[in-house]
Parts: sequence; C-alpha cells; structure tokens
Amino acid sequence: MISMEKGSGEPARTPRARRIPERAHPVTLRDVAEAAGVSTATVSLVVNKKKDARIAEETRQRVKDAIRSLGYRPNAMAKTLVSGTSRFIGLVADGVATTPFAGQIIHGAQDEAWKHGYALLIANTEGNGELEQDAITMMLEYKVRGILYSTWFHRQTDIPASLREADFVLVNCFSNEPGTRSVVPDEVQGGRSATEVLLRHGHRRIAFINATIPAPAKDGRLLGYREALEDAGIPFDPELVMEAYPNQEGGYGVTGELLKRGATAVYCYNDRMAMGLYDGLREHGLSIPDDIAVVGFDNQEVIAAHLRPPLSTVSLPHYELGAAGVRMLLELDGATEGISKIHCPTVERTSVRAQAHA
Amino acid sequence: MISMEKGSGEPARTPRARRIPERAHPVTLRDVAEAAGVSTATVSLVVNKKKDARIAEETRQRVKDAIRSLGYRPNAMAKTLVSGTSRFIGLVADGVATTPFAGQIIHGAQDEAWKHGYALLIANTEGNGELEQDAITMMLEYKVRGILYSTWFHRQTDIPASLREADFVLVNCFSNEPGTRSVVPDEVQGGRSATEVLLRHGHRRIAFINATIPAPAKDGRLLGYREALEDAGIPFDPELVMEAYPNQEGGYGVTGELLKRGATAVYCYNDRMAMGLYDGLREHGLSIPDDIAVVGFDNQEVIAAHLRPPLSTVSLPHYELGAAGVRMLLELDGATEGISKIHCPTVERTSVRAQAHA
DNA sequence: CTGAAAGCGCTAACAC
DNA sequence: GTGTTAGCGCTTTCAG
Repeated sequence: MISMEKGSGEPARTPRARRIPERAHPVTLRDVAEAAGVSTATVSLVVNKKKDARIAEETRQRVKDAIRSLGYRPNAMAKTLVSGTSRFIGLVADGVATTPFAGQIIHGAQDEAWKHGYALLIANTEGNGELEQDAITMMLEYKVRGILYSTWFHRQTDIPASLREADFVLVNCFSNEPGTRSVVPDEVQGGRSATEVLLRHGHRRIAFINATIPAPAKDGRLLGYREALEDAGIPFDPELVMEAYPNQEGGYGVTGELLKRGATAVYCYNDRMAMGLYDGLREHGLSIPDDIAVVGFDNQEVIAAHLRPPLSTVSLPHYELGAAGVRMLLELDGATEGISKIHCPTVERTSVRAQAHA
Repeated sequence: MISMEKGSGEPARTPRARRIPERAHPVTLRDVAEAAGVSTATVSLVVNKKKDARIAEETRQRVKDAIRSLGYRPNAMAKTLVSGTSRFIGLVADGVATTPFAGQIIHGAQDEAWKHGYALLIANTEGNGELEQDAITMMLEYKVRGILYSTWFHRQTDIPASLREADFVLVNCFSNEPGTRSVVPDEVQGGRSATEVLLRHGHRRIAFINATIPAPAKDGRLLGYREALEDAGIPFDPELVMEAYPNQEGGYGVTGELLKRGATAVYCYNDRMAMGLYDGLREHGLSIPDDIAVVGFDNQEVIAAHLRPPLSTVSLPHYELGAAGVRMLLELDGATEGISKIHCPTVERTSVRAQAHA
C-alpha cells in the first residue's frame, strides 16, 4: 500500500501524480514490445506507420493498445541519433524582447518549419556577442539542419565564424560576401508603394521625412519615393525631403519645418515618426487627413492601427521573412542563392483622403 | 585531383566550402581518438574537462590539437541519450507575434535557462489549439526537462492534458487546480503603486479608468487602487471609477465622462488607454500634467516612453516572469508550489506633477 | 509477416 | 593514466 516505486505492476497510474511524472522509468520501445509480445522492430514499424511493411492487423492493434496503456512516447533524441539528421532549425535573433518585429519572424519561421517537420530552436541574444557565440555552438552541437540568423531591423551584418559551420541563411539582414543567402524586405518597393498611396489620392506635393540614421531602409525608402514620383511625372524636389531621428520625438520636432514646405501630404520613414508628427500637426491646429495626408512605414500595430485617425502605412513583412528564410534554408523555393527581397504590402487606413482641390 | 569525396586524407578543408559543410562525414569522438592515438574514453574526458580524471598534460594537448584540426563538435543528441536527461526546457507561448510582451518572457526564460545549462525549445501557438497540442507532443518527445506554459496576457487557463505528462509551470497565467505551480504579475501591488504615484504628488481626487473586459488585471488593479486610497485615508468614491474598452479608442471615448467627475488625476488600466486619453484631453484643451496628471499600466515601451509628455506607468515584469518560471521549474527558488506573484515596478516619467493647489 | 542483431555517438564503470 | 566495454532508445537490413 505504501510502496508504489519502480512502477512495478500496473501501468504507473498513481491517483494524484506528484511532480515529475514517472521520471523513474520512462517507457521505451522495448517495454511496449514486451507488453505486446512482439519485437522492437515490429513496434517501430507500427509507430512510424511504415506503409510498405505489412503487419497483421491483429498485431498492429495489440501494439497500439500497449502503446496507449503504457503511455509510450518515442524518444526523439534516439531517433535522430540513428538517423544522423536532426529535425531542428536554429533561429538566432538579436532582439525578440525589443519589438514585436522579431516575434513575427519567429512566428513565420516556426509555422513554416513545422510544416516540414522541423522544430525551432531559438536563441535570443539581444545583441550580446558572447551569448550569440554560445547559442550557435549549442545549435551546432544539437546538429541543427541549419541556422536562421536574424536581426530586428534590416541591416548589413558580419557573419560570425561559427555560423559557417552550418547551413545558414540571413534573415532581415545581409552580407556582401558572395555566396551567402539572405531574405530582406523590399524597401524600394515599400517606399514606392507608400508614395503611390498618396499619389493615387491626387497629391502632387509630397514630402518625405527620412531617418538620420544610415540604413538600407533609409536609402531604399527614399529611392522608392523618387521612383514613384518619376513614374508620375513629378519632378523631384529636394526641398521636400527632410531628415529626423526615427522616433516620435523626431517626427514631432520636424513639424515646423515641414509646414514651411507647403506639402499637402507626408510620407514618414516609419510609424513612430508619424505618431510624433500627428502631435505636432495637432498643435498647429491642422487636421489629418483634411489639411494634410500622412502615411507611415512598418505597420507597427500598437501605433498605426490606433492613432487618430488610424494611419495608412506599408507593412514590414516579418512573418514572411521568417517563413521565406526556412524555405530558402530547406531549398524549397526556386531562388537558392543571393538576396531574396520580400514584398511590403500596403495597409490603407484613414490618414489619407482624396485631395480637396485636385 | 578531382575526387575529394569521403574526406579521405587531410582534414576535409576544401578551399571554398559550398553549402552544407562536410555533411558527408561529421567528425566523431572516435575520429578524434584515432587522430590523437588514444581511446574514445580519453577524448571524452578531456572534452568534458573532468577534474578528477588525471590525464597526462602531453596527452591532453594531443587530443586538443586533434579536436581543433578536425573541427570536432560533440553530438548533443548522443550525449543526452546516454545521460537520460536532456538539456531542454520547453516554452509554449500563445502570442509571441502579437505583442512585445511574450518576447520579454522568452528573453527572461532563456537567460535563466542558459544560466543553468539549458536550451529553450520554443513554440508559438498564437492561440491555435492544434498547434499547441503538436508543440507539447514534440517537446515531450524531445524529453524536455519541463515545460513553461505561457500566455501573453494574465489570465486563468485550462491545463492541456498532455502538459501533465511533463513537469510544468504556468507563466502569466494560472489554474485553480490544486498543486499547479505558476508565476504571475502582482496586479494588486501594481495598482497600488500606480495610485501611490499620484498620491505622492498630492492628488486626492484620483479617477480610475478600468477595463470592461473581465480579467485578473481588472480586479487586481482596482483592488490596489482601493487599498492605496484607504491607506491614504481617502474614502472610495465609485463615481471616480469608469470603465472602457482597454485600448486607445476606449481611453479616448471616456474623456468627456472623466472630465465631468472633476478629478485632478487619472490612473488608466493600461498605457494604450492612456494614449487615447491624451488625445481626448488635448482636444479639450487640457494639458498634461498641469491640468491633469495621468499614469498608465504595462509600460509598453513604444507608447509610454514616447507620448507627449512621456507617461509614468507601472511595468509588467515579463522578463522576470520568464526567469522566475524557469527557476520555479528547476526548483531553484524557495517557493516551489502554488502561485508566485512578481512585483510590478513603477516607472516614473513626466505625466505627473505635484498638484498646483495642494 | 516478424524477429535478431548491428550500430548511431557518447559516457561511465571497471580493468590494466 | 588510459583502454575496454557495455549500453542509452531507436531504425534498419537481413533472415526466417
């Protein structure tokens, strides 16, 4: 009555299992085989639903019953040991905690990995080089199928030496080293789309508030803006391009200058600047979108969707970045080399309206 | 000259390694042993830096050289297979992609897990029950040391059946089932702290805009508010408690009603509501903190730190939640049973000022 | 249709 | 000090 140790007798089913359920003796393939009166090979066959192996229906049933009653769980470690190839994909990210962006990358990568039978082993380095090194080492030791190396904002990056020991793809970052694979957002197309939203509503005098910080986004978004204007036959006016620190304070601070330029619409480098600009505009007694139209970039949910009025913007496709990353790693898509650019979709809300006198 | 297959001869060091470096023949312990002219046992001993085992310095060096020149990486799978216990902790989250909150939990859990030699195996279910089931199964098969089951907002939860097969702790959620372990934020203390910030600045007529949605946060934050008032000897006035949907629109919408109550300060259920309220107050020509003081809750960085003026608020300790979860799982802290409440720190910015006529 | 046996890479006695 | 050996839990020929 007192001893229930070692799970002797019935399938260890203590009424109120305490901590660490049956850590004593994890049930193995062999246990199942013995219980069902067959060999381990047979059990393995039914567990893995091998189509070719013909097992008597009666035997199969007996095995299944044994599995259920013993609560058998295959040991993935042992499985990958023999198969030689693990079912892991590593994802090292430098900023899961900082923004929701990295979260989206994780989500996309995971959905796609899962779809192909892989589990995600993730490491969040928050920019700490030592942690990053440890993370990669760990992944290497777990014999991951490959590693996704991602950054929370789009930038160029150095490739850590140990990363080269694995099959890898850069996500949301890139290297100019030849032969490396990477997926990044298509900033140029994004900038073009943002501008086109304004153009479509009849605006012709469109300002662009760019970031002061050098980044592929800075160059790309500007280029897209220029291309869109050119396509619309509007000459580029350098007067209409301003720069500010890419956050709320930056957007707010540039308001006065913007107003002097006489634009009817503004395209902001990101949603955070747009948020600051909203405040600035309001202080000047201006209303959006009637007095001036605004579009942002990033589609940072918490902000864009809840500003007054909700902000039209261009979405950074982080989910897709993660998903495309694993596809590239697994060589599932066509492109398996170089930089793959992911489309940035437009998200229209109500901060833009057809221009009154257009 | 043409054949380089099977890595025969020198340590497979092709000049320009293509994809999948040396997938051909991963170097094993045995390879190292042969190269160094010792047994596998010896290599194992130096790899694991066993203190007690006495190895001749000369031998140790020979082994180390072999390891380096072959580029040997221990196989974690094999290691855990023999040791019987894996070095994984599973983390299933329902919303990494939705908010930065889950990201913080991941970060905290990972740092703490790492500190104790564990790697985090994470699964992002975004609320999808099937995915969740698969995730837990996967973790069970990888023989994780235990599972952290987390939600992105603090709530009660059901415990999935398969979760019980593992050692687990609930993070940011709880169950009233006896014997389960969980870590959650201390909402009551948080609500009290938020109110006290206002009290400390001389306010006595403090409104509370609560959420309409039932949640532990709703009850806890209100209770904290009442406790703080009571301690300050201020009678509770139901008139001063309003409810609205807990986002920007909700905060904005309740502005008019709030103003009728004649409060000198408001404590909002969360930062998003405070953001909406800022807009509402501004439209009424009121200035923060001079005309009215505001505090929020959550400390949602993108918002709170960049509102005009920056919002004083109470921080939801997600990082700590993750870290404490791991500690509880590993039974490192004192408390190893029941619900552990984590302190919510106050973050003072400039949306509160000493009351003019106090 | 099913069983026996070898072996995946590594650790841990236990010899020598 | 260092080598031998027996598994860890599983898959996979190869026999029967």
